Amino acid sequence: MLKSSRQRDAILNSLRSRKDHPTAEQLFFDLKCEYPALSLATVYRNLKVLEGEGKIIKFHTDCGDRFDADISEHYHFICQRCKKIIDLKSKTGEGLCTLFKDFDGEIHSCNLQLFGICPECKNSGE
Amino acid sequence: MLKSSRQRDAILNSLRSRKDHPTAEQLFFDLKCEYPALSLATVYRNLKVLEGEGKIIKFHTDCGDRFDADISEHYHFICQRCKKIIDLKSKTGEGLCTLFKDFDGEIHSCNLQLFGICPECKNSGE
DNA sequence: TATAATAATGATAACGATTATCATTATTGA
DNA sequence: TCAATAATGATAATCGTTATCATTATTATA
Repeated sequence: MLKSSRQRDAILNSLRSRKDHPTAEQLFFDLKCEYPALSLATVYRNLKVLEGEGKIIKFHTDCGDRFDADISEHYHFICQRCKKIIDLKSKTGEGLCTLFKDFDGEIHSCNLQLFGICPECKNSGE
Repeated sequence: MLKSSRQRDAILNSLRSRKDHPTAEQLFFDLKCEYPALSLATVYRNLKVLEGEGKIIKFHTDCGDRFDADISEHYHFICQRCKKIIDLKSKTGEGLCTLFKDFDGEIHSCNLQLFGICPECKNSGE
């Protein structure tokens, strides 16, 4: 049974207020200001709980695990130069899962990452 | 400058001969039989070199980093029950990158993972 | 309320995957 | 043949994440 917790609420709210896709540690340092007693373990624990509840999404990158409070189907462009992550949606509106109708298993969710050079890096530098 | 190495060749050949998507450690144990002196560090090092050369692909999962010698665009279904990874190709033949033509950056590659229950697990058990 | 049950916390130790270090060996080009 | 240097094996170090555990907070019940 799940009890309410001030820390868990704060973690979810912080994640919802951000446009980036922070690591657990980044969230931790952000929340440290408002909750000086907060422990990094509490952040990891609650991110796992929130993921289990389906309120947030986790995905793996070269720079550790990232968390996202946007649970609608969208995709992540990761700039190979500056490591920035940009949200993308497909124009078709159709979910990607529908591309694999002939697959004989059940597809519940997907995670698409696109790699390349972001607009900023493309223009600045070279 | 890159010098030839018996170990690197063996690692690439082993990966090419496999249909699964092994971790570095799994490759290491496989190769240990033929190369008893092989070091795990050598496996990690060469996997990185091979990835840099574009000869193999690496992707992150909940069960560690996986390696794949198939560098054609394809996608990975990961069974949430048995953790098996199944290769999928989209029916359209079009690469996924083309879905984001309007994006103002450069997209070089992509990594799509699909999660759910594989055919075997779906039928057996329940 | 007061209280009992138990989920959540903070601190920190432990863990596992990956990377760095370094002396030695293998490959290459002159 | 030899000098330059890339690659190796062994192992220490690192880093992200998880487990442990005594304490605190939340909830349900009397």
